[in-house]
Amino acid sequence: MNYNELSIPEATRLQQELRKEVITTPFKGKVQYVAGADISFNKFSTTVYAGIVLLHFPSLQPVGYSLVKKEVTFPYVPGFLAFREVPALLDAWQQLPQKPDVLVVDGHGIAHPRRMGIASHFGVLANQVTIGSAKKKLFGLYEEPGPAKGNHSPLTDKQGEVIGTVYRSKQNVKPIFISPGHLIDVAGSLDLVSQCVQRYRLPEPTRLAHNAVNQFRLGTLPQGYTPA
DNA sequence: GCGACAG
DNA sequence: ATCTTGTCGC
Repeated sequence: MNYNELSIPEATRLQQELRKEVITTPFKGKVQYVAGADISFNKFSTTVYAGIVLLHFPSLQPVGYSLVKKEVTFPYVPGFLAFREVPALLDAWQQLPQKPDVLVVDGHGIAHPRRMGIASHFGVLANQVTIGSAKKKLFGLYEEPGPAKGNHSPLTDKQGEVIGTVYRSKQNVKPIFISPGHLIDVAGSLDLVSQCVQRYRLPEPTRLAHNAVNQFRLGTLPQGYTPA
């Protein structure tokens, strides 16, 4: 199905169907590889540059980059980010020679009005363990976490159900929002992402993915899969 | 009607 | 998201 032709009401219907498929149970298993996914584009352009960076875990050393270019006309509408970015990310995913145990997506998972943020949407379509890591809140209520690195507080919906974690990844920086995408729970998502934070506010997977797609857009990295 | 609003 | 210089604080 072509997302570019969908109306917002139709996209909402699809999210309501897909949310039935989301699973948030504890992730059991060893993590040997993690990956980060992100998109870059020039303002006012319909060309998007998608990328997935594969990293060894827990060393967090990059193993390779999958980069693809795609045309997208679906607009950015808060709550519907997946319809703009998932198609290109699936192309990059298909091109990845080796899949990670867990994929960290730049955006939210179930911390979404219909529990279907981009990380959950991608996870269901690719049948892959995913976690959403966002820089700003989209949905939910929370108390500001303490100022020290590692301080965190629950992100809940209006019924008090926990849908994610607001996490202070570094001292004196704005917190990040971590939520399960698919096949993992809130606690497991926080545990994995916190182990992916090194020197910067953002976890290495999405930070490196962001750098890669930017370099790709600017012509510094070639399209395709490139071993690190 | 008003405020909120991932990338 | 992207553009973009200087500036404040650890």
